[in-house]
Amino acid sequence: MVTLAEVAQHAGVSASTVSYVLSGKRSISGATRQRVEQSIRELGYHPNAGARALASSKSNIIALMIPLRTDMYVPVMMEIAIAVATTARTHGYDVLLLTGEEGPDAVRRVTGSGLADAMILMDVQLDDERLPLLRGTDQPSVLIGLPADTSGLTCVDLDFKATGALCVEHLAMLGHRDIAVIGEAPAVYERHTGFAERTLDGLRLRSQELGMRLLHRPCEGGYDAMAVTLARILDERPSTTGFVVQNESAVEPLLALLRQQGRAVPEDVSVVGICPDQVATQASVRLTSVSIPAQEMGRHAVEQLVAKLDGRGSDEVLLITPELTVRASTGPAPSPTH
Amino acid sequence: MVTLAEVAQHAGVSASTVSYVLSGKRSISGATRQRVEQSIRELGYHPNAGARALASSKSNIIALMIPLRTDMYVPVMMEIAIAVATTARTHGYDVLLLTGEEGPDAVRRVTGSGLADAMILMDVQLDDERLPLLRGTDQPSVLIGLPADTSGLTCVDLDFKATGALCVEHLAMLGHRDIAVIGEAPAVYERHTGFAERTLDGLRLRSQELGMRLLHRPCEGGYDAMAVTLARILDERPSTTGFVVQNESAVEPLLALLRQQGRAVPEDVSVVGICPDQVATQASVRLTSVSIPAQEMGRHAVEQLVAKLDGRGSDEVLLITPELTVRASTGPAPSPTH
DNA sequence: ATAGGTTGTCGAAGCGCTTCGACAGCTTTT
DNA sequence: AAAAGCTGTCGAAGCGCTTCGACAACCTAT
Repeated sequence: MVTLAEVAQHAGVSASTVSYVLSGKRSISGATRQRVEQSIRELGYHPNAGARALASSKSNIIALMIPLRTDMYVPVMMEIAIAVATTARTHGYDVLLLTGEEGPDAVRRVTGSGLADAMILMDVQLDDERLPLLRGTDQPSVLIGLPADTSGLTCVDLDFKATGALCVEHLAMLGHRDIAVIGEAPAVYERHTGFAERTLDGLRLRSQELGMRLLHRPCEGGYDAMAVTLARILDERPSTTGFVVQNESAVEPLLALLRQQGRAVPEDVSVVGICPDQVATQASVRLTSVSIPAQEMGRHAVEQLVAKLDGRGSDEVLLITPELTVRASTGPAPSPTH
Repeated sequence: MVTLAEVAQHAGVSASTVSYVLSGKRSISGATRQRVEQSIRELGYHPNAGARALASSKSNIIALMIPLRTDMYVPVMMEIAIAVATTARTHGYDVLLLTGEEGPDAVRRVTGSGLADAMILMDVQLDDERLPLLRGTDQPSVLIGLPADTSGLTCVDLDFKATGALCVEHLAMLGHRDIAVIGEAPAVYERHTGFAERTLDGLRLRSQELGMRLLHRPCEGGYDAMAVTLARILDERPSTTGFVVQNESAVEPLLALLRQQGRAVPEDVSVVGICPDQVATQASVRLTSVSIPAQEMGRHAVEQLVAKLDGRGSDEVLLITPELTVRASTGPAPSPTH
């Protein structure tokens, strides 16, 4: 491995000069800079990460904690992770991948060892056991998701409450009065995952305000589970004409089942999805949906973090405004007469 | 931050002794060891990663390069990534997430800077431009996927050629003679991604051996693309009774379309998937499939890598034997008489 | 022409750890 | 009883970098 010292020698300057060329923290004459840069190129020099971290107390690494569960839509996680990684790179950071498995210990380990300069947490529970640790350290962090108490924390998330409201409003506008919500798997609610509960809040509140009836049923993904759930819903509330689906792996099964039962979408029933655009556009009926801006969330999280690391930025909650795209799965409610 | 020296002082020993307690590289008396461990716990000591990396020239980090494309089934990537991360942790390694974006430069950067001790590459092209770099360095690496020339490389992958053969055999055994293959998106083939081509090889070879007719059509995911593709296939070869699907986002669309056209699965046509079990079991018809052992691949990759880092292990190609699970989507070919 | 600024460069200290050689105090062998 | 070998511990060097203070060399202003 070629070292700073070797570059310095090759360029006929001192080591510190090379360092300053690299960091730009002191002014260097054009001639010297060029000579040094030339040497760096010729020798194929790459600064040693460990030495750098030791001397500067900065690792230039951002830790990203992803959940290892797979009961929530995985592509969203992946898209966030990729957005985090690419955005981090544009700011000169690399990303360390941590799974939720280690839990709070991972936070301790990373902060304690200086492995990373900052961290991003995904899959935040309303009352997450990692939060006290984050509050108790001076290491910057950003949550993707919203816990119950956001004081002293920086968070980025879709405004799921507004998302719920938006879905209800769209269906209300079309004349629907009885709505059923196909939710995430029961485990997601038991775990008190913020986004699921907030969506539900938004749905309930707005439907109440608009005088609509709302039925919420958690649902494991897949065809069989969806069949059972749908049967129960139609049994309990046959007048249901609008569906809101928040479980991506229930979308296609729902559409298939409705078709199979002779209920036309959108003539007889309307369906609104809360899912990535890709799912909405690839479904057998192009789905009216509120999209999950995974990329945007990942990007914002990194940018907040970098701002903090640069001494700018502060603790604040950034809620992304949901947008509903009308596609082919929603239409006017059928008149009750026929 | 508490340092080694502070622990040493607290325990009344020298710094090197503490280091040896931590690494176990020299024998330490029970009494001393306990005193040191006690101090470590009391002070909440965590070794500094940068210092460690500098002094030992080992970062205890494995780099994982994932593709940033999303035209291939993302959950598989995610599952591999998670398996890699958790397996790595059990061996004391952390995982650095790199996206394919940087390409060969990422390899140079990581090897050059000592950021990681080893790397795992996913989404390997048959003629991948990162390979010469890997061969030219002494940093261990493992590929998930198979390039054209594997000399001097360690690879882990599902045996896709055998997978193709297996699918054909299953359909042959059931009496099918005309088979259509719904492949990955055209871009995947244009890129010469190994697994897609090897599957095709296996399918073609075995169907030829068994005297079957095979039609291969790439297909973007989604309902609309699948509709077009299916129409073309049935137009060109109306006698088709067996389908092999290698594009996971075409599975449900295909099933829906067949249903819609009044072709019953498995009575009229049989469908075999090459996809993760989750997709196969959640489909509207439980799919006979060869599963993609994502976890196993991630785990094996890490274990090969750790073996190399420990001086054991060698360059070899590990092909995982495919397994076909019969579910509800395949049955005897309809007799040609009716 | 001299005091006061800049600008560009260098030397040296030190970041927190690992690791090598040394060695004191034992135990075993001859 | 001396030589040889273990064990457990320590001190010091050094990994490759950043950063601070020092200081020539050159510019202004007066």
